[in-house]
Amino acid sequence: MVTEVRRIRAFNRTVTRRLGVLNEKYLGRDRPYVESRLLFEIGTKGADVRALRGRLGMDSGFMSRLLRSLERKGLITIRPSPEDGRVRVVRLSRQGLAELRRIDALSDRLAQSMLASLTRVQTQRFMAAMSEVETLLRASSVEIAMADPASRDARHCLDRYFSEIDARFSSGFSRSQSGSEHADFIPPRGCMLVARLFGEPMGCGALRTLGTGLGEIKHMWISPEARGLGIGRRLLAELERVAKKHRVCAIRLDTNASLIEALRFYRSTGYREIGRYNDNPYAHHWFEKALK
Amino acid sequence: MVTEVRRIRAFNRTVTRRLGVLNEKYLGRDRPYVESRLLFEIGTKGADVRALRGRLGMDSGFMSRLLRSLERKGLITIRPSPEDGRVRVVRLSRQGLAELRRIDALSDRLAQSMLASLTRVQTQRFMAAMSEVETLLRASSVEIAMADPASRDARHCLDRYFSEIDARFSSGFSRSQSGSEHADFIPPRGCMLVARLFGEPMGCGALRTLGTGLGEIKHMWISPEARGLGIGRRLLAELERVAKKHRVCAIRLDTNASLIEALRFYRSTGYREIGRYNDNPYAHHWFEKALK
DNA sequence: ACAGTTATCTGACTAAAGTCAGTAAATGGT
DNA sequence: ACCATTTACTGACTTTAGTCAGATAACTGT
Repeated sequence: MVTEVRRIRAFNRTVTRRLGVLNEKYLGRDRPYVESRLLFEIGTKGADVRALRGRLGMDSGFMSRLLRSLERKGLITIRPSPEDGRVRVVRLSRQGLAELRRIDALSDRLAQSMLASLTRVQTQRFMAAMSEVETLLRASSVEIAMADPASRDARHCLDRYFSEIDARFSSGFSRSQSGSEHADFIPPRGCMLVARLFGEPMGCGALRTLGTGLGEIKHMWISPEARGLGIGRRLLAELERVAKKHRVCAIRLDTNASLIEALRFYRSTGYREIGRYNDNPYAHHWFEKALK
Repeated sequence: MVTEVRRIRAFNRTVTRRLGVLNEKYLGRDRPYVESRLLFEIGTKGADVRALRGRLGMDSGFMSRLLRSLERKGLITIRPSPEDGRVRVVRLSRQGLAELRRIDALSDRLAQSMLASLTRVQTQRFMAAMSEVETLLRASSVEIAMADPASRDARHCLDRYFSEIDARFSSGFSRSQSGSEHADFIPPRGCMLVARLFGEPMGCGALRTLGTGLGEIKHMWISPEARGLGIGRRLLAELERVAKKHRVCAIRLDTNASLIEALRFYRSTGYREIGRYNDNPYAHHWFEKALK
């Protein structure tokens, strides 16, 4: 443990020095750093102010003022969202896009400066190690928390979950027939967990009680961009922990045959296939695991 | 090239997000971030104000004020350097040391928080990849520049070089007999290169002309803490480049038998062993390489 | 319809981080 | 001995990066 901590601190120090300094010098050259950063986060596709605030962890007043400043400079346009009149959608203007390209070019130059003095072999090793570090850093940054199934993040995950299974099930999927209610996933009857990466929801999982001592896992979903980080395992372990605390001694779940990774995943985490225990028309496989 | 740049940018982004945010939140909790950072840089051993300014790239007025603030809080003591009355040496007071330990503890906590959610296997891979990235990031951060042999950085390198060979040569080493003058390494008669990592001198190498079309490499030295980064190769390549530009077509050098890495290094970079070409009493091996 | 929530905005303020010009002392080179 | 440099310090100032307490409008659930 001590060695690991020392390693991380050395890494932290070197990386902060190299990237931190250059980042700020490159990106914040002729405008405040946070403004560049904001332009960068808005990106070519534009974004909700709300989402930006979440991603950057910024005070709403401060954000508002920054947006006003960028607007005055003609770099962005702000208009209300068509779906929700409270939220604003920010887009880069033609000028803002040009500015973003400039920032991108600087950012590229920074990246190239990091390669300039390395040999070919060093570069290859560098790339591989960076991928690895990035993946694991993302994995270690994922935070799992209880959430109300009606909350925005939970609904976002569920919506994406349902649209994904609708696309993947050979028969499609109709949400009205799914037979699970939000209320099932609110303590003490059950619970819902959301996994977030840098503030954005990347996965969910829910638990409900079927009867005394019997629980059921529902709605396990991981966003495609966050797969391979071990989030599924962490969600499941956490749900099982919660279940155990509520005196659940066996957990069941069902799955559609088209979800091959899910089948493999449950088998590898200790779930045994059992006979049909419900009348879910979309289920082909039923599993159970005893909690000890 | 495009792939590499994209990789680096993704890495850059994830790392900045994870480390940057946490760093500032952890370290800057109850005092300004730069003050914590300064305490951290002063470290248990203390430091020259000059060196601190270089390392942190700080305005001297700003630095002065920060030091005054830390002094008022009783965290540091400042006194003139015994060697040079202009420079000040900063040391942490008892209280400052306690504060540093507190910062260290927070820093450790940050490191641990990065490991908390990883499995054992993930942690191992993480450590290996971080070492690799750190090494290569350091390698890529080394900057090589021409320097006056009388400059502070060059003298620092040469002093350490001579004291190292004095320790390693079985017969010791006396600088007065070395027979090379500073003036030899000033253009156009020769040149001296210094390699710097984050502003601090980490290695040097010099070239002088022996006769028409004939050059000689002298004083190649790499700081122990920066070995294995490929600095030697880069210095040598750069010296050869300079030599070629000055119509040198062959380069010679001599070496003491105790410098085994040096012998291996020169052999592997294209130098062939030749007969004695000078009367250097410390030399056991003589090399030459033709420049094409 | 209405109470409670959410998203954004405004004004008033503060702390942090830095810049710049000029001064004074010590040092190094000639 | 003297001049140019280097190092640190001071004062005056600016910009950057926030925080906090409301106000307002749009939405949500009942």
